Amino acid sequence: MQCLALVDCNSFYASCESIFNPYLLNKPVVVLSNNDGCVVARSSQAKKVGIKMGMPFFQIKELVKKNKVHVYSSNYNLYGNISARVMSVLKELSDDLEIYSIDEAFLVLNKFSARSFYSRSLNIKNIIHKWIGVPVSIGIAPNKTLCKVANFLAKKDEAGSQVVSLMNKKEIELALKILDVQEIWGIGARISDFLKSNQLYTADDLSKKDPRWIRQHLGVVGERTYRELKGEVCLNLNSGSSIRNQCIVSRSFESYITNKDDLEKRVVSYATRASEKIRSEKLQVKSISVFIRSNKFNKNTKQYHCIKTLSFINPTNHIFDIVNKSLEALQSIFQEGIFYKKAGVILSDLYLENFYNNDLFDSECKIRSQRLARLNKTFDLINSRYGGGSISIAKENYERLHLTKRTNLSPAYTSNFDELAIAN
DNA sequence: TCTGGGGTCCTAGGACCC
DNA sequence: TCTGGGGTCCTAGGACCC
Repeated sequence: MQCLALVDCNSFYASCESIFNPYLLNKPVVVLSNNDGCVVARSSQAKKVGIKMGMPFFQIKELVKKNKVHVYSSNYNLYGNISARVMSVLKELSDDLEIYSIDEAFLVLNKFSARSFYSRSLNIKNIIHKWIGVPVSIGIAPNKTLCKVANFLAKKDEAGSQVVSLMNKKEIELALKILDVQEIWGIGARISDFLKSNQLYTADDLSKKDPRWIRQHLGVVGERTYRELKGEVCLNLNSGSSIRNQCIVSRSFESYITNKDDLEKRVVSYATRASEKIRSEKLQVKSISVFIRSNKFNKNTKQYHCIKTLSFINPTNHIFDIVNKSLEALQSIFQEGIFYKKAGVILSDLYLENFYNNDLFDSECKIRSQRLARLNKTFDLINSRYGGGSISIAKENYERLHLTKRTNLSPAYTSNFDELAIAN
């Protein structure tokens, strides 16, 4: 039987903030999303005072004040850096791994007896804490879904080791009995409501249901979850190297935009950033979507949400191609009289560079492409050496992504020489 | 006054083909 | 007058995840 371990960093963003500011340890800490909009991470002390995930910041201001909660704007540069450190250590300590998200990885633990899975995981947990300063929880099980169950239980075990193993039938059965259906990985709000309306309250209830009923009401995705709860392996480990399917750059605006010119600046900025991202991964795009939308929370204004997709004949990653196509898409969906609150650029249908041949009927194509590639390279080089936005497309007017509100941003401890932490 | 951003996978339905 | 059935491919939208 295969043995997987899911390593999940506890309150990751909040933990990252405390690494360089140990004063925050054991204090209530929250980290906010872009524009300081809502809560995206909470230390366990912040959870205890009643702050929920995803709550808008303006709704918890009282709680924050009353409980002296430390509030941080998100510092993605820092979190990305710490994540890379954690993942590189995990890579050394496992036989294989899948980096599942910024703060989670599935590890393959072979070559050891069942009894040693637990002690090996405990060792991993201690090393990550000692070397990097991030506390983690580990769930051990024969497949991904059960690893998630084990990890859920490990997270609850705050006073204990925070390592839980579900490698035998009895352990699994016990765990499923106490797990609410809505805590199952892959079961969201909609489906859990549906399950409860059918008198299925725990993972154990679900796992005892007729498979045909599951297939009919929950589809193939639900069936996989169901089978994994019963111990089968349906979800394979994805240990990397495969290219991503899409690249999104989108932002909510700090205030409403009604003017087309202002909206164009934003779209140019997002398209620029998206093109930089795919170039850095040596990818090219064939299909571009632009979406714009009004504020979905404000029912008093006219609601509008529209997305337009356009394609290139041949894939490209040149900034001008991507920016111009995005503007063309925006042009076709822009409507006057809307209070726009968010826009985004989505690049899909991605290929590795040089996957496509040049256009047979366009003899200039290759020369143009090579010229533009040099231009893009220079563009990227200038921005990487002198900072993002040092050079940008004139239309953008150097708006970039800088207009987001980040009132309580911590220093760039790991990426700016002038902001290194100082030990006194 | 103030409500994130970036992903994945699946399905239904339309367009088109023979 | 009477107009089928079986495919494929693509896209938009839904549900979920962190």
